[in-house]
Amino acid sequence: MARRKDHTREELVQLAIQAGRELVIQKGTAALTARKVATAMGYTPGTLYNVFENIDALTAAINIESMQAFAEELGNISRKSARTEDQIRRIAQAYLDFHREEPKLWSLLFAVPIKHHSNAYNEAIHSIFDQVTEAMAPLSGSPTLARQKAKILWSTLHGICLLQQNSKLKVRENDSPEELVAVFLDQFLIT
Amino acid sequence: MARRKDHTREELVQLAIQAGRELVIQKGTAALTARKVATAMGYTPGTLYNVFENIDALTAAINIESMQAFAEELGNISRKSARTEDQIRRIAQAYLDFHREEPKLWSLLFAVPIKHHSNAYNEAIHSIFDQVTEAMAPLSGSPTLARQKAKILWSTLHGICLLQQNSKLKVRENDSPEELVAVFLDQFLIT
DNA sequence: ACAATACTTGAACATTGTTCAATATTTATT
DNA sequence: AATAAATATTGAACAATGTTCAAGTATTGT
Repeated sequence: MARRKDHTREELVQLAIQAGRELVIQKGTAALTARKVATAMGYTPGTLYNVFENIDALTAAINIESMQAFAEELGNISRKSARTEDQIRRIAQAYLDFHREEPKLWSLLFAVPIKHHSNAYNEAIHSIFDQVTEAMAPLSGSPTLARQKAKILWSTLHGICLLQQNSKLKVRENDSPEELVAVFLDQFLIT
Repeated sequence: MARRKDHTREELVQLAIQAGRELVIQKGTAALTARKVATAMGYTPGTLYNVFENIDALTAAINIESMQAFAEELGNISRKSARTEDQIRRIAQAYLDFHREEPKLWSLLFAVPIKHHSNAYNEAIHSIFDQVTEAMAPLSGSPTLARQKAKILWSTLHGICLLQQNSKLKVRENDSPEELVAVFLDQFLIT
């Protein structure tokens, strides 16, 4: 066996990402194993390791695509709405939507601690984060404060979704993420 | 080999929890394996499985102890400080302290999605959460709002620590959890 | 002393990430 | 066209994981 050249290297990369993504969506993050991905691609584990250094690198690649898609959605928001408060609320809603629609992909995005940020990874993060910071600017006295408030917003959204997913918000009563975010934003958006 | 009776069942439980806890503290959550725990206990994997149904059950047991310890700290806070704002700030600080002092135990606490909440697990959560809710009450118009704001506070603290730990707050500038929490609370504590 | 009971072991199974010598195919050279 | 070089692919192999359980051993009851 060798060099079937059915696919170029770049095609193999895409094939692996797509196969991995589908596995995660349908069977959860635990199903993202080298053999399962390789089988879904129509190859063997060796080939997968010829294309990605390890499973974490494949995870990162899938996550980068998720982030790029989300960054694009954020772009649409800033083009749609002029009012600052509107923008922030829409950003928050977009986050909640992503979490609700693709909970498994969302998990993959945050479950794995990234050791060596690749350039592509950093770029993807920044393309999201800069938009949130920009939206935050009119409500903040300084660029520093805008950046910090963007991080706070992000952390809160993240924390709410994570605790929700782990059934850790079903304390006393079950409050939905949407409700909690609404309560949070009502105070957070005061200038 | 059999029935050495060096330890009672309850002693074995404590032995496993202590061994597991030390492993996590010193080598991280990935070191919490059946064989490593068993070896550290001076037993074999089979014995560990005779005491805990599976590794997740041991994880839950370790986490329950962490939560109990934290709940106790919260108890001290409410006995110390009368002013509402003070109390919330101390609660937040206690959370940050726990995260800074025992980051690996903290990770274990949130890394694992709990499937079947045991009674003990729920009690531990409530003993923490009820105290936060109580502290939140004077700043909230209703019990419902107090509960929701407690969840928001909790989520934000959690999100900030998690993103910090995953190096996902080093965007543009590195903002410390303490700074971010301070900025958050300044607005969150307004009545 | 013997039987019953309970505890402990360690080998075994499936599955994981990962490596790499061997092999098969394509491309370059003669 | 034949041969050599380069490269892609495989699949077996390794160590480590969670988990199970028949077998064996120590304690307890009779």
